[in-house]
Amino acid sequence: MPELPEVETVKNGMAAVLNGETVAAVDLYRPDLRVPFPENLHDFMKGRRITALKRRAKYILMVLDDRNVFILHLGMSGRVLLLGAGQEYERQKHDHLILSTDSGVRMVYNDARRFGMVYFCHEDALDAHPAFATMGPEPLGNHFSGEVLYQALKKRKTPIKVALLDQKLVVGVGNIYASEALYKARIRPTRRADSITKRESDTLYSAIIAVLNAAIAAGGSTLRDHRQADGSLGYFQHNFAVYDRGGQACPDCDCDVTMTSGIKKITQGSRSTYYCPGRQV
DNA sequence: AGTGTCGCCTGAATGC
DNA sequence: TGCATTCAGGCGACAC
Repeated sequence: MPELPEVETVKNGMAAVLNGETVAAVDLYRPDLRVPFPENLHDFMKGRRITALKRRAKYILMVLDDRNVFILHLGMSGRVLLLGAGQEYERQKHDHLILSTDSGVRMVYNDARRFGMVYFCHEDALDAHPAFATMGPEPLGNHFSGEVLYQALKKRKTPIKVALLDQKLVVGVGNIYASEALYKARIRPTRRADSITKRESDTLYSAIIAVLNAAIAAGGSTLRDHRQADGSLGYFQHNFAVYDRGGQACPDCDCDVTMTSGIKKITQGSRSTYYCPGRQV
């Protein structure tokens, strides 16, 4: 479900409430999500102070004062609910993990499809962890650029849209923002990755940065709204240009939809892709 | 090594 | 109303 901007938003919401808190308990309500929960999670975490919340790719990292890290991936349907001290709460269906702190704050992890993952490892071992070892660069970090993208795409024969979803190439971009970035860069998603020119790579790089940053900004405002509501940090509504808008007019076209059929939906690598045939070549 | 397919799991939306 | 089918934003295992 969530891509980089949603994960960033959830992480920021968790940081605002959990930073500096001391873990009182970690309660599990089933043995596993997609993979088994780490063994003795409660014993490892109880009494430890939370010193930082970070994000790497689509993973949330909760760093403890002994430098062990509670690692959470939201999968497709993962949601985080934050409850203030003394707040009434009845456990809901698909609530699988509840972390509570000494001051009475609780973090509820709910995941209907259980595609999420929880890992636990020392900060020094993070880079070697199987989930992180083969990861590509952060799109918003210093190790990603038009040139880096260009060099990576040169070696790929898959459609550019499929290549963007590969976390070895660049992390954090999922099915929605791949379509959105290609639309913004005016590149047709069916183009072979190795046909993308340096110039197009530069444009696509800028488009990726722009759509991710815009979504993070939208998530930030959603976060403030949610804080006042029920503390639920999950997906947020964002205005997409093409995603899930098959048959509609794209925002930058003035063409007649009855003639052009509007935004087109196709399937690539068994995932849905949306694009505007008029603007993306 | 790069590429394509499958499956994990539940719920919402759709079709009959 | 009930039942079957399809689809969903991620990721890793697997075969070629």
